[in-house]
Amino acid sequence: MIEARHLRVLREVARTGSFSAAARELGCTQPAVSQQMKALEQSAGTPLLIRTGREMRLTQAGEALVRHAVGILAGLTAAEEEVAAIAGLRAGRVRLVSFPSGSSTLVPAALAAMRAAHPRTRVSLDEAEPPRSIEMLRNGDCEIALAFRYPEVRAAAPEACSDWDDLVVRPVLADRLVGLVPEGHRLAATGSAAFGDLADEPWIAGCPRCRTHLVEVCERAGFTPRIDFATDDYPAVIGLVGAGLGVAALPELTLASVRPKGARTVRLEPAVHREIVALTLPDLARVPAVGAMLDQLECAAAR
Amino acid sequence: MIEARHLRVLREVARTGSFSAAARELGCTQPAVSQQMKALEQSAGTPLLIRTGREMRLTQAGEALVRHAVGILAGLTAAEEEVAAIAGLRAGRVRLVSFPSGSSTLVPAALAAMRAAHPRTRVSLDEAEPPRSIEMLRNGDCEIALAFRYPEVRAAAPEACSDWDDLVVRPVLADRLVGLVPEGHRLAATGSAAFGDLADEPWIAGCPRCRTHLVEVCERAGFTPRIDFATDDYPAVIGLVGAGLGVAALPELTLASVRPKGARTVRLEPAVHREIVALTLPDLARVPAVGAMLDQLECAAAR
DNA sequence: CCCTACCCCCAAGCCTCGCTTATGCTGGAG
DNA sequence: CTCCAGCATAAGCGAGGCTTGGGGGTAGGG
Repeated sequence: MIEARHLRVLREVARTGSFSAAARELGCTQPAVSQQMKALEQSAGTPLLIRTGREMRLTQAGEALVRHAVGILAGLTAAEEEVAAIAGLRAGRVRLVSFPSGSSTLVPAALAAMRAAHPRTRVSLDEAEPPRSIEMLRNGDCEIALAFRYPEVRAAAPEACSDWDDLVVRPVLADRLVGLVPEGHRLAATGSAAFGDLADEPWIAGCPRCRTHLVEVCERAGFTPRIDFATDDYPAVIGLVGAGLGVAALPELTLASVRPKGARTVRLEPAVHREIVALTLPDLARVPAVGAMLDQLECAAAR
Repeated sequence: MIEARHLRVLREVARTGSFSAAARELGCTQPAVSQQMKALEQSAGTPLLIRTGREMRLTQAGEALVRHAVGILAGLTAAEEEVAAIAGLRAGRVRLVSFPSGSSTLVPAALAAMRAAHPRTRVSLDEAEPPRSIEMLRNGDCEIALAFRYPEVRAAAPEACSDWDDLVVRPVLADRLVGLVPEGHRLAATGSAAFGDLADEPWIAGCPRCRTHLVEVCERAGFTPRIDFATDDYPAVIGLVGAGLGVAALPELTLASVRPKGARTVRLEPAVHREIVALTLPDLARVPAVGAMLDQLECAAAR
């Protein structure tokens, strides 16, 4: 088995025409070069160098080996450079999958910051809800899945999130829920309310997991919400509230980029949060570009 | 520094999708594979493999490395094969330089035998007299120099051959000298003669070194030859003898492929030989094709 | 539901390999 | 003729790799 290290030395010996000179170039001692060349000739099965007192010449086999060595070593350094570029964030691609409402403010800010910090990296974005995004993560279709969870639900039913325990879960943002009531509602002017204050209102719920969470929180407040409408689409929720059809509890982030028409937000007490987390595989978390993107997500959320 | 051994393992892991399977393919244990991959990731500076419980996947850096590994390993095996072909006498070129009269019978026979034994090897032939052929050998212009020497001259003046002492000298043939006398000469019928019998004849000498030898041998026999003609060209010597201009002492080999016209050969006593030797450099002697050609020369001389 | 088989990681021990230092030898230059 | 540069060799040491043995986790089958 010919070793790349031997080829590197052979090429240097051929170039300089001397073991000592090659050793100096390679930063080692002359006997090291001598031994490597002996080992290479051993594994080649034929002499590669002709030791004539004056200069070091190549045999035909030596010439053949040097000829191949050029290409092999070039390929090797190309490989090292490409890997070093990925490791040094001068290249690399991260595929990010986010839940729909996360893509609006958090992800764009993080993407912009990532581009500013590491312009040569590429980040692609897809949208998928958590069960699907986790599957994509496990299937190798993405490196980071942005998802959310509700601490209250996790405490009440730990098995619902049990499929995350072999993932790296990076908390990104605690997204506080705010109440949304129609304009003119009795609570619209107060600016603050407890969940119990809305016990008799018709509710408009979000996605299935949000709905489960809403029920859980309301039951902790002592009532079971009457849910008249449920939709995955947050703008639709806002529209329904604005039409006076009920009240809702929405994460602040969903309201960051829109101005609800015909509805007012009220502070909800006690504070309840939707926890936005970035998920990845343990091995992927150690990939520089993935780690950098996680940092950027965390950083973007801090603002 | 990425090592070829690591790339080989990585490629196998990528192909089989498992450390254990790769270990079986490579004929080692699974921890060995595991350790090599850890070392490779260490030197790469980024994870290369994603350990998902079920299967082993590549990161982007891993994919890049495998992509390069294909070419690198292909180049490596190509290099190994080419060297192995040279070592295994399935390829290789030998440049042979012979003195002019050696090319007539010995060399053609050896070349034919070499082609028969190792058809894929190539032997080229050039002609040069010993001082020049030795220089070519030292300059790297040939691998084997066929030359001759006279033991009597070597004993009398060792410094004349002192520039061969760092060469490999392979005796090929002891080429006995025969006398050549004109037809009708008083010794032509006897078939045998001592040097002293020709003390009073005019002599025709060959090349300078042959001439020196002739003088040396004749002086040992008690006389100094009267040399009327000297020429490097053996056919010319034969012609001169045939014309009755003198006698000569010629190596048998020079008469092997010609029939002297107007001259007769006589056995010379005591036996005197021109020693034909093949010269090469110590390192070159270990090159298989060179060694084989030396063997073929020796073999051809035995017939 | 348990059990088995498979696969990976980890730790320890051993061994081999490669490097360095030191020394000897040879050839060429001043 | 002496000095210097270069290669080879031997000894010693340190590192690295491979193996064995054991543990944990997961998927598939009884």
